Amino acid sequence: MSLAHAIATILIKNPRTGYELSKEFNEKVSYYWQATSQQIYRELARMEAQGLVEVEVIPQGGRPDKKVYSITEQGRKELIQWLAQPSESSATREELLVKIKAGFLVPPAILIKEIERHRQAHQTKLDTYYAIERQIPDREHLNREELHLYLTLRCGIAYETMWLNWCEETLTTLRSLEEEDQQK
Amino acid sequence: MSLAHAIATILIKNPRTGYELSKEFNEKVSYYWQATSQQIYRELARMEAQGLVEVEVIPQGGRPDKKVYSITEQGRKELIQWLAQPSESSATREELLVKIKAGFLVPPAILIKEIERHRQAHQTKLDTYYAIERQIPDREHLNREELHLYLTLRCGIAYETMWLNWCEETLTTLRSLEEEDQQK
DNA sequence: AGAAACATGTAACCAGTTACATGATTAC
DNA sequence: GTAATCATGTAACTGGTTACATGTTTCT
Repeated sequence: MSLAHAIATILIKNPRTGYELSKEFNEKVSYYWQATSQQIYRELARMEAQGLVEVEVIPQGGRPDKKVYSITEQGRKELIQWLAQPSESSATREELLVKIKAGFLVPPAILIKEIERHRQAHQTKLDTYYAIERQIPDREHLNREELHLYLTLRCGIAYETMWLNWCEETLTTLRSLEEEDQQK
Repeated sequence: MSLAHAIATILIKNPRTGYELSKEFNEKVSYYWQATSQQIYRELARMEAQGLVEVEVIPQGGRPDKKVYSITEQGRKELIQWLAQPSESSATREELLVKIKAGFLVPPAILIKEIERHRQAHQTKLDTYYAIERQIPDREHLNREELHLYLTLRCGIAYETMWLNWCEETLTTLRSLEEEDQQK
């Protein structure tokens, strides 16, 4: 259900094509949600069938017709109603941690390499998020919409920072383990 | 694929029934992976078909037969081989953040209530994790298996702490927003 | 007496992933 | 000329969720 709501949070500001939504997901939503264009096209078709969005078809020479979706009054009401309902934390599933748990079966070096790769990936994401944060002109005087977007960015920053710290801590532990092994 | 590996990390230590695996998931794996018993039963059947696990059927009076699964040599090799292969960070999908983003459509009080609920849930989880940590006798001298389990617990602690901090930060922002609204 | 724990399974459904298909325009 | 961007879609598959089904033993 949440994919539909994530789409609605974008459409409520501006009409968009599936293709544009897909790009906007990658840019502004990816800290906490991601969807492939295929998922988005499918979801938009469903939402249209339910009367949550409506579509304007714009013919284009050569290319497939543009289908510009906008939210309906019903879609808007549904979104606002959903906001007031309690929701659970999403389930996390981290492949890396499955490897950590089983990691005692192999020499520490194997995990160390893998964790270093992850640390690098988290560092890169964090750098990107900080760059976005720096581009916000006057952080003390955002309008409500901008402020809410900023709160999600802060969560992305917190999330990547946590991973970086955990990677550092874990690398330290595994490296000292490696040294002990070599002394024997 | 990862569910099979998560199951394998348990079976590699001790044979287990699907039912027991399900309980152990809730107790020791839930910081980073969760699975319903239905998923586990289905996955075990698949793994057996692939020769990764084997099963001993123990008849019980009245109740359904116990099916005790253990890992095969092939399953063990597959797990160790998988450990050395790079894997991506799992995708996160947080419903709460979808609500935060759309939250400018409703009065701050609605989100504040929801975030307080989440803060409470994260606090409870964190308390549980700290309690587990305190029960570890000699943290400086764990064997490798125990150490690796502990590293995953540390990740659970870091994750819940991050959420707590973000909830606090966000509540502060939204509350001052609420005060401004009331002054007008 | 009733709830919780024990123990497994089928079936339907929903959501996410991957592969394939088409074909024009624009930038290097 | 080649890659990237624009623009949408079908189809198959995999993994996660939920409902239903069965029936005993143990604890409160």
